[in-house]
Amino acid sequence: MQDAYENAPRVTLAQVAERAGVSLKTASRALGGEQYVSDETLANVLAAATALGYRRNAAASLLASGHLAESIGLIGGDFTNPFYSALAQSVEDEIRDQGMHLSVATSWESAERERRIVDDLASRQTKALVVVSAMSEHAEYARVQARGVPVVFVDRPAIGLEADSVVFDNRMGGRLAAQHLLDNGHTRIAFVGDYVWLPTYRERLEGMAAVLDGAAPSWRELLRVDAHDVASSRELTRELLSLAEPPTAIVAGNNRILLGVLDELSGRSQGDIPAVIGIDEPEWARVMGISTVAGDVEAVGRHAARLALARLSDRARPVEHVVLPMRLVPRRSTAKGGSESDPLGAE
Amino acid sequence: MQDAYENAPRVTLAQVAERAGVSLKTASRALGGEQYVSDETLANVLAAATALGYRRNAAASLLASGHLAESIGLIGGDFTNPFYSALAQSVEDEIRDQGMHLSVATSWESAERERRIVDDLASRQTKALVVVSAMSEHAEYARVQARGVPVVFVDRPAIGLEADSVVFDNRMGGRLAAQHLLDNGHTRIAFVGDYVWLPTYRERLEGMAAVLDGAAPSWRELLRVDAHDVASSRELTRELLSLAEPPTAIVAGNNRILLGVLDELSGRSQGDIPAVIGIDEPEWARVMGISTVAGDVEAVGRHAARLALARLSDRARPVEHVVLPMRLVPRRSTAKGGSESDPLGAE
DNA sequence: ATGAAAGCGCTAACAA
DNA sequence: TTGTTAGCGCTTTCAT
Repeated sequence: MQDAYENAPRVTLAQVAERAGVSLKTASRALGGEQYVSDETLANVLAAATALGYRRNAAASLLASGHLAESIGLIGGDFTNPFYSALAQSVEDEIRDQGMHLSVATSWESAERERRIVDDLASRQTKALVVVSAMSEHAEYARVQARGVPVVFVDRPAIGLEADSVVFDNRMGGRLAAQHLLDNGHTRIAFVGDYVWLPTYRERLEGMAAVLDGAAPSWRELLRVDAHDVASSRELTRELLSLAEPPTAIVAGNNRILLGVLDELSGRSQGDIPAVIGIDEPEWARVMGISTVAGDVEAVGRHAARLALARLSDRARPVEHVVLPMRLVPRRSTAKGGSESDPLGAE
Repeated sequence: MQDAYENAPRVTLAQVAERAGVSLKTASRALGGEQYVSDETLANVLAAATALGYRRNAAASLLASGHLAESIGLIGGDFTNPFYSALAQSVEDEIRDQGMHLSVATSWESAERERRIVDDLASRQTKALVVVSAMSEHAEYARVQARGVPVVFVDRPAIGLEADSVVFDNRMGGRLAAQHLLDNGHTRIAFVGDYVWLPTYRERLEGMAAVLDGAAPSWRELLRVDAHDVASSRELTRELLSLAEPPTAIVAGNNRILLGVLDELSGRSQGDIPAVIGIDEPEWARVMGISTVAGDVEAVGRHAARLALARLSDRARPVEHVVLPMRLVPRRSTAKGGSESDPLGAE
């Protein structure tokens, strides 16, 4: 029935108070769970509110109290990427019990969009921000902080700004991946990497360099970058495989890239398939037998939420930089034995 | 520096007005993009606002105008599930250009949690709701509608309530999956299904029944339900495979279940591996060569967002029920040839 | 094109 | 324990 949407009268506190036969403020106290309300009036007010279908107007409440909204904003690249969705879910889990909401917004890795989103969230009195930033410099976030809104940088550190952060030890990640391949006898090792401006990319690269520059110097020729989606990664992989001397192993810089690599590999015959290791641990890696190097994404979300909440209750606490380890999960895709290791089961 | 968080003076419209040398209302008009502001004053006000770092206080604005917040709420089960995250992303894409925000909340398939979330979102003046409901009955949503807040039911229809909805043709999905297996010569077909109270489960079951009750009646004995996560699905799969006469094909009711099935299968040797088809199309299905029956999740999100926005601008429009088709994507996992079809490439 | 006054619904201080 | 009085920062009339 269309008229379900006829605008209903909004019930206000005043009406609840009147019906309960108390003053506005008393009703406010009762509904706000404040002290100093007799059990009887409390019951009366609650009954009146229920009867009338009253819901507090958060806008009025915020305005009057000067508080910020009970919501925190998460800015990420693209929630279709399991890394971001896992992050979102873990942050949400952590804050909802505190009565807080999660607003998500996608920057699509654009600094401009990120800027607009931050502005927008700030105007909505968002209480804290958790951001996977697409900016290369973060001094402008100082204005947000100055307004009393904690900003926690996640996955990528804050540049030019003192702020709490939670990141992985990406150098360690690069080292682990490289060493694992070396240990399995590979010397022609390719790296299909993300946008070169990403700190995560750079650090992973450094980690690999530390291990490979001496032991498998050809890796530098086999470096391919700026893959940020499945298609571009696939393209780069194809190119690598068509080389006169193709790599015997490929490191995929993140889960999107890994998918692209595997996608390209899935069309190939057994003998040509190189070993593969991914950085990130998408849910399908285990089932597909893909070796990975990854950290605990949920822990990142948890830490980020906690840091934000902690600063909310103590703005003077020292800035905290959490660095989480990455670890190697070896699986079939890098198992010894050359062409027998078939990451995809292609027929 | 800790004192970055010293509370900064919140800049108000009044200050901007004063600095620009105009009245409060003029400043409001300029910043609000209203008519009747001379180019000169407009420029002045804008300059003053920028200089002061002014940001409109959304709470005050909403209160004064009586408008609802420019945000829509999405309630889903768990954003770690690619179905929900894809949905969230497509809704966000669709509304952000309209200047709207997405608030996400997870019900974890609990009606009680869902109820609380709806209440909470309503009190925050959320403008519209898109919900994958965990309730079996939706009459109580009438109150939300009565307040002028459109509710769009997604993936699962509204029961006992007139409301816009976007769902897949799940009967079709069930039929397609069953028929495909039949066409490939299977007669012992198992179905590992979701919670039995889910409309999607029931409809898919009906679709399968329509095809299999005559042609492969044993499927009823091979029906396993209440798998909602990877672990339970895995457990049920193990049980099916240990049967004296195990199924030669398995239909996985959704992407979590599919992952569980594959997980269990990945430990098995070639000969024992049944054909597998999943309902849903997670990103990894193509690469893994898993046949699926699925609809376009992004389209669901887009439609949902549009229906919500459409009702916002015309509350009297007739209720719309969008039913999107599902289609079969045959891949290796159901290819003919018995044990040769190895969905996992297990060694 | 601009301004003055009123008030959105609520909470904060104070008083009783 | 309860009520009264002021606003919160903005947008609305309605003037000018």
